[in-house]
Amino acid sequence: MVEDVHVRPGGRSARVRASVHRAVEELVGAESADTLTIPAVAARAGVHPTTVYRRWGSVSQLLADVATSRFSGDVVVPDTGSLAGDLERWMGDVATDLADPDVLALMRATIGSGPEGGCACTVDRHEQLGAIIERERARGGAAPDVERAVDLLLGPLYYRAVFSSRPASSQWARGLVASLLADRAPSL
Amino acid sequence: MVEDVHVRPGGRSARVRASVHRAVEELVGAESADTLTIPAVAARAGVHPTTVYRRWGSVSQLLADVATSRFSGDVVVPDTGSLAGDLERWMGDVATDLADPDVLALMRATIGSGPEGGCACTVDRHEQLGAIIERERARGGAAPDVERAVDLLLGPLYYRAVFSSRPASSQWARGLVASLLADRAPSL
DNA sequence: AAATTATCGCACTGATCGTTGCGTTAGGCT
DNA sequence: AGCCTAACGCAACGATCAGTGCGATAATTT
Repeated sequence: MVEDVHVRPGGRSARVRASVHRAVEELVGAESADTLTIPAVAARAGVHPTTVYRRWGSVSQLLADVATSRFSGDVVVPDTGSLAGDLERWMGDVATDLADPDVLALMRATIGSGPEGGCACTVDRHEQLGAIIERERARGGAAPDVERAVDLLLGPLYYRAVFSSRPASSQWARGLVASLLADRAPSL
Repeated sequence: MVEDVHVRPGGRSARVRASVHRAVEELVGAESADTLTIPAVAARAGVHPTTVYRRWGSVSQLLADVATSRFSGDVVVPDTGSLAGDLERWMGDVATDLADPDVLALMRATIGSGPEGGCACTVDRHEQLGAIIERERARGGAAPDVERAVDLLLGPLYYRAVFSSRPASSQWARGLVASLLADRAPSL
């Protein structure tokens, strides 16, 4: 237990972190996966490699940190008045995000960095989806369970993003909502 | 055009390729992604690093080759007499394959190696699914189109494999077939 | 069986990675 | 404003990666 150690996350530390994160996002989008190294990130961020080694330890840990930061944030879920409207709006936004080549590059690099890589990319999306479904329930409406919604909405969307060479359109993504809402198969 | 160059894929070349592929599969399953390097693979395979550099060039290209080889093969699709039966059997097999930690590790490494990494992992599954659907059509039955089947069957399955820390059960995977066959939403 | 030459291994070299000790800078507390 | 010390940078070093020229092995053809 190191509760008497006082970290200093302000000022220079915060600037270092921001520039390192930006450097990672720029490098994964611009170059081959093989070239993402700590010295390359440090050079691009304008900091010393030792600083990056000491702070993050390895490319895997750095990518997990960047992905967690990039793929999360304040939950801004739409409120159109209906579950279908909310989900369609949200799916369109997620699809637009996943159509960005730089976002996809960061995601691939993070997945490749280890077993927890994929989770780091989607944890926030699960929370957002849960919030949408919770709101519909609060409105008194019937809503599928979150797990089923993740499977039938995020499943096909992220599959196309990672496993195919053609990104999904927002229109196609919104169309998945109809499948989910029509889904009557037992959820195992 | 190098049509007068005669490659020699037999004997020692074939043995080198097999041992390098096996080394890659063993290493991605046992160690961190950062440690998959050409010298490490060569040492494990019992060949010289130069051989691997000259044959495959980079870790990315090596992974693509290994994944394409590992995730493809003769299409053995089940024939239970009904589309539901065929799909349930096939989905159970795919889920069992994806529950293997070593398979998942190879898949993550291949995804992380570049934009075509994901495709290398699933191209054969698409062909198998197409064959199942084509057979149902040949039987005179109605079948969903392949794209929709990929979205609603492989989408959730591969999503869980890559983006969650809990692997899908064969039973759950088979349950997706009911969703697909009940799907009446317009396919965009 | 012999010839041709693709493929592999060895030795070597330059480049890069990854870590450590220690001094400098500056965040946060009093 | 001053103090304490976390965080950063620098220099150095050992380890490893990545690539090349050339000889050895062996796949394939004749």
